Amino acid sequence: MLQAHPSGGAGQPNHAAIFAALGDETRLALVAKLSAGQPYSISRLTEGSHITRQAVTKHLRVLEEVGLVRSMRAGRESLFEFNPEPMEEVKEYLDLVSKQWDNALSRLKAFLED
Amino acid sequence: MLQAHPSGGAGQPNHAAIFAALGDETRLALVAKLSAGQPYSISRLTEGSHITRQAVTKHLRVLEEVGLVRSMRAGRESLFEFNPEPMEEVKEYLDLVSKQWDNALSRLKAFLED
DNA sequence: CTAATATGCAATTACTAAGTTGCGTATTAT
DNA sequence: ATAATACGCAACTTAGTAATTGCATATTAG
Repeated sequence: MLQAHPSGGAGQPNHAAIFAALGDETRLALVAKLSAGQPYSISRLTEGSHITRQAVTKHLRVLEEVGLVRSMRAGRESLFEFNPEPMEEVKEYLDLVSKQWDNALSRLKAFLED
Repeated sequence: MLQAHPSGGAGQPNHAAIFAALGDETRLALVAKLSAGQPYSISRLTEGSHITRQAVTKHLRVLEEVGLVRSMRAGRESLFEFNPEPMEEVKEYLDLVSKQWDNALSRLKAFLED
């Protein structure tokens, strides 16, 4: 059977945690904005949002914990940039699940044609 | 900018909701089991689990709400089967994000080489 | 028919997450 | 130096989620 990764320290892919981080409209919007390439400060990311800076900050920390974004201090502001690795990680996982499903269908088809 | 889908009724892909449904170890395990092809009853899915049947039922309902599984009643048992469409949906979305990121890097590279 | 199996519904508990507010501190601009 | 900007920390409220328990109902097996 397809087995979920045991969850682990940094670098080890915790698929569920990554999905959970993406499972929020606000965070999904942040990822979309940051994946455009440019790093943004927290204030910048809060602009045009209906929620407070603190709320945005919390969401960014969630994204950072699973590695979807990285942050660096630049003077008085803290810049966030997108990091693609966790996303590739879950894409591979979803491909595995899809592949398992396709194989199952193929076997069923072969069985029925026999 | 990459814009999240406005969230909508059935069929309309609510990416965040699908990610949220996948963002739980238990549900991820259920999806993995069901993607092997065979439909399972709730009791069957509860077997070998540390949580109760009711808990499993609730997780299945969450998965069903975003369309990742479908259920049908068969006599006294209710069978759940995997449905790949929402998964394909989010895979496409992740590809879009990845592509946006890659394009951004390409532009940066081109700019630096100029 | 009766017992065992499989499920559904409802109430409850404990925990987590989203969001806010207030306040303090560091950094930059005038 | 002072004011404005950008941020971090902590307490708190509210709402949602995971999971349990108890009980009722439908279905199948003996």
